[in-house]
Amino acid sequence: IDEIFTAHGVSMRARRRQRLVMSSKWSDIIYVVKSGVLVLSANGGSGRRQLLAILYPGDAFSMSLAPPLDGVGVVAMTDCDLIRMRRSALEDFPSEMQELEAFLQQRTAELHARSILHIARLASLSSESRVAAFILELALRTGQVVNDTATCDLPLSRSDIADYLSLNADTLSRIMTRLKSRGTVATVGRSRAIVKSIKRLCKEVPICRTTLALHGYAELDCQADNSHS
Amino acid sequence: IDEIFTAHGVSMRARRRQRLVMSSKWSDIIYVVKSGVLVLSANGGSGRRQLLAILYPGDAFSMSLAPPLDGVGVVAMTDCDLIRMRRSALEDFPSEMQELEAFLQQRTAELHARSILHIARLASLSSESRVAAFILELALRTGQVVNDTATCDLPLSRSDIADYLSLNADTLSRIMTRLKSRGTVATVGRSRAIVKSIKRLCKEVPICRTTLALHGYAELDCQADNSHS
DNA sequence: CGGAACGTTGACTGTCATCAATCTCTGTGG
DNA sequence: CCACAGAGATTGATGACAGTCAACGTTCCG
Repeated sequence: IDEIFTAHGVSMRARRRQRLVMSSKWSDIIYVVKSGVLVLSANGGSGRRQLLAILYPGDAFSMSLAPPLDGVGVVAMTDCDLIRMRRSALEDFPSEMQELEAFLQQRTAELHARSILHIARLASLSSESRVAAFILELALRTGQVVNDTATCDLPLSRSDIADYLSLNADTLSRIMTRLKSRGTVATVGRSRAIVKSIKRLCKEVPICRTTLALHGYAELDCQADNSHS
Repeated sequence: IDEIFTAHGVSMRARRRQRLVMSSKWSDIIYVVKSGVLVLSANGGSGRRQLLAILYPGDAFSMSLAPPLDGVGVVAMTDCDLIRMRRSALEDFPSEMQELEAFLQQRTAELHARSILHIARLASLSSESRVAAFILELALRTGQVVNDTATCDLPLSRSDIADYLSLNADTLSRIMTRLKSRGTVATVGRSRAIVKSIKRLCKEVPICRTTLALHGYAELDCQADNSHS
């Protein structure tokens, strides 16, 4: 599949905070993330910005995956390497087209599962657990995991994280302080987080087993999964 | 595409409250909704049930679309007609397989857009707007629309709706009372709703334009779209 | 060194969840 | 057809939690 993208697609870079032009008219265009972190962003009902989904390396997306909200678009949170490709570029290559369809179907299904998980987190977790779940996900996805500890960059600013978790930036700050004082996580500067103990962090997140499974750590046992009180 | 499903799939009925057996082991199996309403349900972190997505006629889903949450499954909210099919049944029919892949890709993308919209609603709308948005969606999808009014069944009980909108059933009841006293909606018995004026209802929902677009009323003008305060 | 963006903290306010009591449907059996 | 039981829905009183506003600290840039 990589060959298809190198043969028919175009490599491109996006700088931090750059917005990829994505109108629904361009739903033919597919992006594949090679490196970096991006977010799907839109203006919520209250005029406030909302971050709706996070895109990691390996993800593929097109505009047909996003609803026609006001101001929807994908924004790079770090410098990113991407591949851009028109679906219609494969019109004359049926076998490649089939392979692409199967690939997209699988990637879209994974994005959908992650969105559903995010709904479950927003709906059923306390603010504190939401923050813990976010850090856990980010550490597993983008961090260096060493035994039971992990270190990762925080590509999102505090208010970005707040907009993603449906919190107030002030409240988020308070929660971070609590997590830090409890020794579960630590921070270095503004944009780097250290997870002292992944297991301890998991104890803060009721549905951690699902997060682990969706981010490549299905085998990791989160022991006291407090899913049933 | 209908021919493919009739040729290779099996028709089945599901009764109200019936749970479709859906373990992640069966991710090969695809369901297509012909009539009725179903929900994707799981146990949230607090042991409380969460309704994560609503499935309408025309939707197609498989277990790979849902994260491995505790107790995930699809539950029929009304009597339903479905088609069940194994993806691998088309292994020896490449052209049908390609058509199926394209169909699934398109359906999955739509489900994803709806899930993202739901995230935006949960995150950025007040409880009252969430309820209004839910009724609007249901009325447009499943109701009879006559001019500016609509009538529809409420296939979900009050606590189901509350679990979907991340509200308390008590709070939901209060909100319904407020909407009724304002004359925006009325109810007949417990499970039937009448929307007096779709335009008036839209005024309660900041992101109504997106809801309209995703549920087949893109042309309907919701005038005072209060997206920017 | 200075300015600006970002982050933290405190006091106050509003909203929503909780609990408990009451009411109203709906289906069942007499 | 009516009475009854039980689930489901409504309503009120109360408290916890998170949002808002304002002030102050920090970090990062030139």
